Amino acid sequence: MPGGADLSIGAVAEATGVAVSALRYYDELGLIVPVDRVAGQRRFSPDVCGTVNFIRRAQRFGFSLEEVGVLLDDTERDWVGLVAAKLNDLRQQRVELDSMIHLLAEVQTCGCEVVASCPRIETDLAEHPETAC
Amino acid sequence: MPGGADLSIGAVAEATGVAVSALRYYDELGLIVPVDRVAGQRRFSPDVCGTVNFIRRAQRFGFSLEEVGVLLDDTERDWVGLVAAKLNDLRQQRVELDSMIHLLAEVQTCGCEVVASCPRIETDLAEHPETAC
DNA sequence: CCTTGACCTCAAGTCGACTTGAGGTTCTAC
DNA sequence: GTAGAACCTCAAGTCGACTTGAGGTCAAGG
Repeated sequence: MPGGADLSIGAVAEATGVAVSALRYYDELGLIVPVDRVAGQRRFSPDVCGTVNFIRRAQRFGFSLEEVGVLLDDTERDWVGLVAAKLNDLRQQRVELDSMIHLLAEVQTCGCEVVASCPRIETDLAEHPETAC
Repeated sequence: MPGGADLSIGAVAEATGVAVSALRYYDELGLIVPVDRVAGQRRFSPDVCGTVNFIRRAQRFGFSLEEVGVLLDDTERDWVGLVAAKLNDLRQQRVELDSMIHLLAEVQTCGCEVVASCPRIETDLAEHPETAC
């Protein structure tokens, strides 16, 4: 057990690419926890970098910081449900995203002057009747 | 030319499922334009439903309302560039989304007690060295 | 005539995730 | 011993996309 290799908040910021102010904010939310304070200054275990990276990833997954809190809480038994729900979300998002990419790719080459009146978009709308007027 | 079939803001709201307050906000931004005012009240062409639906779609594409404004501006020659840029974004997003779905699906079945220490996530991190500590 | 409901404007509030600023302490190097 | 960097707290500001609230107008129905 090394003992003396703890990181200042600045070191964590540099290692992870996350701003110091953001790290303090995560601390405030309890997402990361300093192992110690030296003259008032936070000292983090190097492990915290993993946690920070996890937070960033999870955000990109579409989790809010509050949800990340649940994921990180080892007394929380229901993270599996949260993951399952989020997975459904993501799959749904993917379907939408695909259709949008498809649509935009067509729009790009359709030669219309004004996007809003592009027949490809009309067509697409027609395929999604829930959005019809 | 029918002439008298214009819609009140409430009718547009009902037809599109978008809140009245949001429609007024779109008007304020110039994204939708009433064809008339009757005793101060907005009257919209039924076409506006198409525009509103387009706005919602574009938002789901990841366009901001400001960008939507560019898309809807028929004097704007550069919407093709905007679409191309956004298309790149979306494709990048899709790659990320896919890897996240993959990862979450594994996490879901890995049996770990605490997500943050799940080896699958560590593995995934290892594949993205830019995030290493 | 009077109420009800849909509409109006304008200002201010909300939410999440931070950032910025003021004012102060502490560590490091010379 | 002193300058400058890095840290601290706490309050307030920012951004986008709306929503909410106060206070008021207007047409239709009983």
